Amino acid sequence: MEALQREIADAAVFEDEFRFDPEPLTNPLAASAAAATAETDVSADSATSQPTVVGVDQSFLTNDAGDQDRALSAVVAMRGGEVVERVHAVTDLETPYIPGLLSFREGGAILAALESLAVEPDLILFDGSGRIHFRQAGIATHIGVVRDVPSIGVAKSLLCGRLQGETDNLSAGTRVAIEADDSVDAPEGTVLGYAVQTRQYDSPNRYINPLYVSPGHRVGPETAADLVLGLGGTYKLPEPVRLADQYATEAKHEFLD
DNA sequence: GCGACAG
DNA sequence: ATCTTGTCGC
Repeated sequence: MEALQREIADAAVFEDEFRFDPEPLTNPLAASAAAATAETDVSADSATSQPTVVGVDQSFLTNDAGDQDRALSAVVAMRGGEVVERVHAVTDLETPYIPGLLSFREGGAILAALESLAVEPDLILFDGSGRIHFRQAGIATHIGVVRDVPSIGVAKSLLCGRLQGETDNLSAGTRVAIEADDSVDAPEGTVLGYAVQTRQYDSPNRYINPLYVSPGHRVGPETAADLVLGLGGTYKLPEPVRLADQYATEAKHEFLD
């Protein structure tokens, strides 16, 4: 498995190499301008239209014995701020959770769900790391390379790497670089991603933890951070991922029949 | 042996 | 990931 991850990492592109225009997603003004255009100009073609951004998240189902035996992957596709499609898939679990090998546990369900998706993703956001991984092949990188689709890893906690500064009480919109340390299969100092503060309390006493954003495939670290900030809504997680998260728990309960 | 560890 | 009430603060 580790050998496969090294191959995945070798095939991965940790720099911008996507076709869509990131402006409408990164710049609020461009976004509203594009939205206005979309409403009034029915002839907007694919070159002008918003990219399809997909959020992916998993939940788990338990058997009669109470053990987690199946993974449910929820996929939510959005365009211009609107949900255009939602699909989910359930597959049997074969691997236990082992830090660094998450893609082998959840990858099957994710790929199954993505295959049933009708729209073509321009960008996929995953709940988990991308390049911030011992062998630079977190789940976002793994799936991104397998599907050869631009992808970004959005994790709620740090797997490895060294923060280049304090992340306590960062202001919303700011970031702190995360560099490779000796636990990572990359030259020391390589920028693996960023701790990104998408939301923050207006005033003191308590603070919100940042998200750990890293390139999955065909997206550079700075752009990955920019996109996560641009795709943010009212919550801490970028909207596509938050909705996938919500759908994962929702579909899980519907499964009780 | 010790420490660290996405979801 | 998952199990869950109350509770602190704006």
